[in-house]
Amino acid sequence: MDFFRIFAHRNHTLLCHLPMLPDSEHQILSCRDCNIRHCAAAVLGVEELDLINNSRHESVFRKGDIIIHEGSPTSYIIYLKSGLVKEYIKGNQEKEQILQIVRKFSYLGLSSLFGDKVNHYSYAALEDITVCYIDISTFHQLIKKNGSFGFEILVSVSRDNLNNFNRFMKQSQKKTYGRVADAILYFSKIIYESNEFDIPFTRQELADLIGISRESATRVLTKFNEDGIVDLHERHIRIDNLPLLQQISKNG
Amino acid sequence: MDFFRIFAHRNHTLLCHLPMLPDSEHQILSCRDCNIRHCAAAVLGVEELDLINNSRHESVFRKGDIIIHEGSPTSYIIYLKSGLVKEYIKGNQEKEQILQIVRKFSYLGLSSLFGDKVNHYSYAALEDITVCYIDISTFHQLIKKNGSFGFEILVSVSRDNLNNFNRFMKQSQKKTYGRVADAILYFSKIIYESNEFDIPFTRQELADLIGISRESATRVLTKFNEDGIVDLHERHIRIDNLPLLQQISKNG
DNA sequence: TCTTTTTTGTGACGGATATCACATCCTGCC
DNA sequence: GGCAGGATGTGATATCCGTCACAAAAAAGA
Repeated sequence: MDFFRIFAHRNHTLLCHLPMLPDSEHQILSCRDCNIRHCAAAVLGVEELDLINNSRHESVFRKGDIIIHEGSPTSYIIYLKSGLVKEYIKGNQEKEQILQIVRKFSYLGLSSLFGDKVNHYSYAALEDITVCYIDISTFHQLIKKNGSFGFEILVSVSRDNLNNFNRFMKQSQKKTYGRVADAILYFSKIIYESNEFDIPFTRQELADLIGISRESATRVLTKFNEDGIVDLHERHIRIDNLPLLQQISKNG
Repeated sequence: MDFFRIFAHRNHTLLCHLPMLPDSEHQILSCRDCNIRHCAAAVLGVEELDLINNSRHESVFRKGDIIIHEGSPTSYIIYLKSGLVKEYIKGNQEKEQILQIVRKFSYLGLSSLFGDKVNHYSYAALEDITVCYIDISTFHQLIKKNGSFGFEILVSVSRDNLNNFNRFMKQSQKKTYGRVADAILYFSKIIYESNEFDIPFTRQELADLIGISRESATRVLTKFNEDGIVDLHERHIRIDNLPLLQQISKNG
């Protein structure tokens, strides 16, 4: 399954952070005490964590809110503490292209950060989320000061890019059925790690993720439902025939 | 021109390195004396350069040679001292997908380097080239030891990724005419920085770069030639109507 | 120089899919 | 509750473009 030759993201393992606190309103007092840090932060000392702490502030977004707008200057790095976010671009009035869904415990905009001083992608909340703003100069400073931290960020950026690029490339040589299969498997394997979930997207957004038209997406989903490959009601989906779905994904 | 919102690559400016020596056979004695270093190397001290020097060796490839094969373990970083290289993948026996053309003064395989221990892309020489092998552990060591070097590498990787991803994305929402126009402009603006050049590709490779069939590529090129947009003979091409070509690129 | 292989151009054809059009359904909102 | 706007499903249609087939040209060997 070439499509899912995904590299484990260390920040998505339990080795890297403790489980979420039950109280999501919980405002931590200091980065020192934060137990949902990014895995790269493991190499930071207490003074360095304090440095981040002094330049950060927390914030909350509601479902549908735009967190970063493409073209805006990058003055902050945003760390996603909880919730799902979509990363996307739209070239002037053209159709929207969704790059990926970002899960909690990731930085937003890292890939744009070192290119120039502008955000190249937009980010919107798919559900209510909490984030941490970190001053960009502090971030730069840390990377230059602590080589190991830079190395970890480099690993993170590289994997992210490789995964996205890989997905995109595979996609581009597939037809609609294969693409829709990919999308379902993407949600199942990468995002929710479950056979049954609610798609956090409209049909249009789903189509934008895999680069097909809304109508085609609908048609293929209906077909998958009729054929018993998935059980689909509105946005709720359950995979009933995983092997077949994987084969469709593979064969295009 | 969204397609060409490319970030200047510092290692491609004269500020960053001196012009090539006239004698391309010239074997330098030490990294210290190398005047075609990657721009990131500017932040390295003499001991650090010596560290690289002790683990490196130079080599030459002939046109058509494969430099790195996808799937091979990454034990070296390869620095391209002169010549052009194509970066590509082919999923088993499927059609080849060319990611980009790499110019001299770039590292090969950087983006794969931090993901895992395998090369994800293949590299083949488009002309006779010279390279420098650098031991990967030395490279890792340097990044961790010298934060500024890591930062520069991070910048380099980020820009490269952003450019490729951007190009790829724009492409995916264009039709054949727009794609061929993109390819011509890519060679003209990015690779050769000239209105007139020899395409270092077969028609098939050109098609693989922009994700269309060979026949379509041929047909579009012929059409461009007939319409006086370009002057084309075999692999030699001269752009005669740049504005129109840009418009075709933009409108898809 | 001759042979073999690779590269290139061109026509005909069919299929996949985007687009248009419209009917339902759902959701928030006054 | 009723209305407006968005989201969804479905059919009909047009078209872009990949595939096949073959000839010609160029390149590579021998």
